[in-house]
Amino acid sequence: MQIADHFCEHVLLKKWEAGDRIPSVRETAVNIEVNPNTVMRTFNYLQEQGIIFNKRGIGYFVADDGFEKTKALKKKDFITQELPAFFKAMSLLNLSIEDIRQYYQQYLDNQTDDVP
Amino acid sequence: MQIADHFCEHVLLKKWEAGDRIPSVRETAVNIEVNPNTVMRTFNYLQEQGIIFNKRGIGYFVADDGFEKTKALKKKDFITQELPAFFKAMSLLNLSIEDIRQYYQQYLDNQTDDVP
DNA sequence: TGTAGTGTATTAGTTAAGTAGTACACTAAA
DNA sequence: TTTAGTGTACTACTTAACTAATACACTACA
Repeated sequence: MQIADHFCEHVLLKKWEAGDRIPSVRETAVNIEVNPNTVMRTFNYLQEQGIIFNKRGIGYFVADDGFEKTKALKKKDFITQELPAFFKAMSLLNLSIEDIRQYYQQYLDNQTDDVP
Repeated sequence: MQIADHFCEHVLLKKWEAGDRIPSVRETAVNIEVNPNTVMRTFNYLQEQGIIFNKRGIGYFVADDGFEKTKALKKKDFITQELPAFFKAMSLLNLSIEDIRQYYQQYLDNQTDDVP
């Protein structure tokens, strides 16, 4: 799932676009220092989600609607999983949306600093 | 860690206050259907964090400053771990703080519905 | 046609986490 | 003193996930 997240991020950031060939199973396995079998499982998952597709003997490619599929998948997860947990933590710590806004501003400031 | 979270939640919601005796290792193990060894590891962690303390042969108790310790621990984790990941997800999905505010309002509305 | 790079599949080994069972020392209370 | 409930410690077993190694089928291209 962490590997899948990393790939989804590439798609959402448009580092990979529709039709692009993504690194092979073996290549990815070496890059992220993980077993090819593990990569295969990730690719299968992404293929089931319709984000990538496969040409046997050639490689995996980003689907035409890969961006939309990825965004929909991530948004669903964000709304149903992350948000409720986040709001619960906020409530336990007595933090308001206004507090979050301030943290967010700091976060944005730091991001721009890092990219000179 | 999930077990520890559950206990921290009890402390933060004031279901357990300073000096209260918390359920025993064996009792907790039965309740959450887990092995006593696993509970022990959790209790050790919470004791290291100064949230609970131990009287041999009697049980575990919430420390005097257990509430503050728990809040500090959770807040640190929230700021350093959860927030950055949350903001990153927001950015990938093109969500603004204003969007989050609206989701939060919906969340609050649902919460009050559940407690009639 | 041959070769190198692809996906795919299988089997065996490793590791971390949890389970299961038991035993022992301490404490409070009958 | 006895007993029941507590924390603590230890060893063996199970399981899920991943690793390791290998083999095979497919495709493009020189």
